[in-house]
Amino acid sequence: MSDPEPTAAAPAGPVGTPAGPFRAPVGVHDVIPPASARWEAVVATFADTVGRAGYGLCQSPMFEDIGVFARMGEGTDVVTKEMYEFRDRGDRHLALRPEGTASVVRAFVEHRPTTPWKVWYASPVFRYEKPQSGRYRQHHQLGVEAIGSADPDLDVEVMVLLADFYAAIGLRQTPLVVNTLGTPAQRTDYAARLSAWFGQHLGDLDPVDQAKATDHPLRVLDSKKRATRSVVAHAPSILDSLDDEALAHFDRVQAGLSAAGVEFTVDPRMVRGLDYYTHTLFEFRSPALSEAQNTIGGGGRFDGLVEALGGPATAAVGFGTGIERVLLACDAEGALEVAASKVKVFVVDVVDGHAAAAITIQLRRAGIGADRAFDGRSMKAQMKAADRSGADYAVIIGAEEAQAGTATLRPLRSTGDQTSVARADLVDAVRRRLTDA
RNA sequence: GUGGCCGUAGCUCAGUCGGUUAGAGCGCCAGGUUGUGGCCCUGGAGGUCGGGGGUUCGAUCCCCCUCGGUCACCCCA
Repeated sequence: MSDPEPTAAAPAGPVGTPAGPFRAPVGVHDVIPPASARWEAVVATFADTVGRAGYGLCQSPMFEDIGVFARMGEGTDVVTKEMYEFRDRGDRHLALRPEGTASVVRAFVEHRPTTPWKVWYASPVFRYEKPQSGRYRQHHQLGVEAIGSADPDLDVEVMVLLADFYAAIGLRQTPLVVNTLGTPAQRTDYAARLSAWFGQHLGDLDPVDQAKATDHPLRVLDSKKRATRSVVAHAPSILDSLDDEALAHFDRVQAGLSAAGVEFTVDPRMVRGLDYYTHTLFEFRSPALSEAQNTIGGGGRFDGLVEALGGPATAAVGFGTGIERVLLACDAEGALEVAASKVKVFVVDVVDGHAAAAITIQLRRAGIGADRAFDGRSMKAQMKAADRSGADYAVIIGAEEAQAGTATLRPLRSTGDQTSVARADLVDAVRRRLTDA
């Protein structure tokens, strides 16, 4: 920690003092206008979609005791390899949330609300991994968790909500893949059978998968290696390890999706990286994205997690969907066009700026988006700014208007003529024109 | 963490087989039009050619390292 050798791009300066301007750390990014307008729309649409289903906001902290996340499972890479962990000044061992569910479950255990507890979140998620397109060290997830019910209808509810959300923002292609892992015992049984089976075909697996075949046999199932895939195609199915009850749960889920008009495919080889899943498991993908990161949302049941975090045995189901990937999918599909600005009126004041100040305040208080120029710029510059602002109208105050107590109202997006209105009637005149259009 | 490719203006990119003051388009600012944006014309600002070291009389160009970006693997949203 006291190594005086600076290895970064600033050998001349002290450690941690870059020579040039600061840049965002590796793998993170700024969301700024105009692109941030779509971000707002995504979050607002999500809140509306799940809010109508009775889900309330759960705003839990971005960091927790590291144990909260460690309980998600030893075989979970986001916990074992990718966690942003640190010690605070009180020597508490903490970690930035690597996913959304654990924090919500911790909050459930801490507050013990009545069930079913249905909540949603919008939160940054941190994973220390090498960034690439659609994969960041800080990304953002929208999600819901419904805690306290084992009813398969609830599995259906969350899946339909996610499908409806994607539709609401304009995505057309979001194929849904579902699978089941049964109970933890059935899952363990299946893993053992799978491991034994891979053992008999070890030589046919890709070398990188041979090591995983005994430790994490489920993980081999979604290998991208060609050799492994041809082996996996004939591997035993999870469905043969399930009892009647688990099969009935899965059947009810499929029937519910069909009844809701949500198309899906069953893939008995689909697994996900989080170890806590039981029974229903699902993924929404975007065929518009490259295969390496085409999952835009996923989730499932986690009936054992509440207990693992110190609560009573409690069934639960939920999902998370990545805002960045959803927006990439929207880009690819040309979906989600939103207005870059809420400004409807731009006030041009070439006298002294007092009228601009008064009129913008008056318009905003009347609920009308209004902006103005600063620094006493020329009329040409202010008109140019008015055009760029995206406003529909310019209100112009020059010497004549100031003298006469009027304002010139000039349309910027249509061919109509500009008109003169009394200052006292300005807000009404603007409102009338905006509602007529 | 491993590997491939790429770093020239705010953005998108030319360029130099190593040679004087590094260019274009878009964007920005100003003027043409001292009361009018979007089109047009003119001018202007803006660059440690990612950073450091090396080779050379001379490096934006060649070599090494490094940082960053990007793509793939691993894994995942």
